[in-house]
Amino acid sequence: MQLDERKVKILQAIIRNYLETGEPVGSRTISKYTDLNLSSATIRNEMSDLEEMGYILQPHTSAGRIPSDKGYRLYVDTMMEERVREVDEMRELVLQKADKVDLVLKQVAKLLAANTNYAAMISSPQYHHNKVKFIQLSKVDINQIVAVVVVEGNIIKNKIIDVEEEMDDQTLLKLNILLNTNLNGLSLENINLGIITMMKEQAGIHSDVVGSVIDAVAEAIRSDEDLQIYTSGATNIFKYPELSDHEKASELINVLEEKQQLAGLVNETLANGEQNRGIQVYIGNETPVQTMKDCSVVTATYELEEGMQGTIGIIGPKRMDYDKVVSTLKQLMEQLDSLYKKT
Amino acid sequence: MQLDERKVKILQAIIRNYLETGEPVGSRTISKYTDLNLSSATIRNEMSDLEEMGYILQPHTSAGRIPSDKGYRLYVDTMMEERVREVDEMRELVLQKADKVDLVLKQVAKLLAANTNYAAMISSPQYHHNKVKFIQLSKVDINQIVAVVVVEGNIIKNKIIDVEEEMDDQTLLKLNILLNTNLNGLSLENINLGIITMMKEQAGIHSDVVGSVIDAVAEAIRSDEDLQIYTSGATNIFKYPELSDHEKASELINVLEEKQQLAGLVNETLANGEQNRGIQVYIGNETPVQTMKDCSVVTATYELEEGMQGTIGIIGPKRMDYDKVVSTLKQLMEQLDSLYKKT
DNA sequence: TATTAGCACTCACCCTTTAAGAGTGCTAAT
DNA sequence: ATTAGCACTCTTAAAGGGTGAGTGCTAATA
Repeated sequence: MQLDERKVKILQAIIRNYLETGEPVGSRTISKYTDLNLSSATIRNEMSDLEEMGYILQPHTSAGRIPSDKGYRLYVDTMMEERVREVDEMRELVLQKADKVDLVLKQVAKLLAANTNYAAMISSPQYHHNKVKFIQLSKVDINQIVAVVVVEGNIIKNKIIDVEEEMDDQTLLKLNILLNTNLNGLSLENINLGIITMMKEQAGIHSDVVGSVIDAVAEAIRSDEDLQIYTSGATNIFKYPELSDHEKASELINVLEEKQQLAGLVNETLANGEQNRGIQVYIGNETPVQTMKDCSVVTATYELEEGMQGTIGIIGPKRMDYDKVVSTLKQLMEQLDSLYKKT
Repeated sequence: MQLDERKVKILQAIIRNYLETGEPVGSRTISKYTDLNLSSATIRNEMSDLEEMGYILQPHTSAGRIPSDKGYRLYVDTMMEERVREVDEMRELVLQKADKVDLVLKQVAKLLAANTNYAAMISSPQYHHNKVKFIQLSKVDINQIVAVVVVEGNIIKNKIIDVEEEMDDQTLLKLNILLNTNLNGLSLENINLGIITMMKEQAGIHSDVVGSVIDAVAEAIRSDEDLQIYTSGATNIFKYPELSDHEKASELINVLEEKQQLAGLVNETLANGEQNRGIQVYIGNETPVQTMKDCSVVTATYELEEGMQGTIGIIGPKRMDYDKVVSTLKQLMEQLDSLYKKT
């Protein structure tokens, strides 16, 4: 079956309507809502097709239709309309204070939550593109060695590695050379499985040590020890009945409170942001955080200084006002940019 | 009417039962639950008395009774039984990591929440007993002066004060002397209303300036700019039906997320803790944070080093298991003490 | 051939009724 | 002073019934 123009129009109308009301939308509504001048019966036929194609679905027989994840995806990819409007309030608020970064971040989160009526999160900026500068393995004990990893920005990471058998100095030297020659100058994205396996092969029986070191490197580069995440407006989810039964609300709020899982979202976003510059939309099951499979998550990467990136996220129901959220985020990014890059 | 021993026993039985079940408890239950060997009819009479005295109340005619705030208060003050038990798990976990304070605090919060099934909060330790070392007023403009307050620990606080009329140097000097002679060496608790009014009198027409300076002093001593508050287990409140309707749950979780209001709780606790060393129980309306008027809050003051105090709080329903919470908190305090004071 | 009117049917939702159960207060008996 | 007994109240859950929104299908229409 073909998705002709009329079907698109109808689908769009259905989604628009559903975004507003949150109620399944019926054929009669569409018949009136659009300028297609078609009877409800015709619409019904078209809707039946759209359902077959997987863009919409019926919560139960004899209810209206609601968009499916696929439907939302199509909408977000092709039918969204940029909206520019009352972001003035934001301008004021964001510009307010700039002396302490964390205060600004808190404000941004609060602002976003209040502005969008969804939950908002923001991660503190992290050095991300950092490259490995130096690696040093040293023996501290018969069966323990310490790996010291220094990355650009002089972040230092130590990791104790247990080894089964004692390692003589020469082997250690060899490993040191191996590690430094192969990893120096590389950033997290550049250390791929190819390099890793190659190194492990060269290390022979000490391949597990290499593995541990690489873990340490990853940690050092990510340095998410002092990854701060601020949230705001978690309780906004109560505004959407489809999320506010105890079970779901509880899970969601928990994720937002404990922050643990949000770190995953941050990393995912930063990793993806690499290619896919800017704003990303995760609908339902697309989300990297499984707890949010009934939600949509819109994330954006911001950058305070070169290589100093953080993530902003909006968490809301699938019937989120994508247009608004996306344009709000874009505006906000500009704000942040002008706030820090100009100076 | 008199609260004789039998009434106390019955009240205790009612409360105990209600703490467990959360359901209004009827006369027949008590008749069986206690070893008083009284018929339900007798209990009914006694309950009627207890209600008249305000210790219990009926949600509606022909329902059982539930404890009133007054009833809980009596219970907490006189009938609680210390409980010592499986806090072993805690010992392990708390001792785990000690290199970064904030990690420990996060863990403590998490642990408490998981252990008690209530929401937990913990504030980062603050210098609190600090005394004023020095105060200096200087004119910066025709109608602006700046107050510089230095307190022990060399925390410095500035505050701009607007004045209606220009102040000549001599007046300023007088005020400086007045402030320094009266406030130096005093800590927050020692600056009482008596001193304040006395000073304001002496300052004459400039009493409002004195007031502003005292505000600045209070801020400096509290220094809650970098007051961190960690929460955990906010979603535990969903376990208690009396708190988990949307409205209440939303408000509560919001307070826990935004932290703002919790700072008030911290300050209150620290201030009270002065006299009332140790653990405090706020039942219902007794709470310093109005949003929690349907909850009970149990707080404790902990001290890492001399004068370095923080607050731990447990937020739960009024029918909280006070015995458990109090003894858990006590145990925890010991843990924290031994963790940091021994070294 | 595409569109539409018409109609029977489904299902969630709301309202009312009904019955059961828990608990009380009062009175009279012990 | 205590208790048995009973009428009464009030909540809660279940059951029934009506309503309305919406569908799918069929037959008529442009």
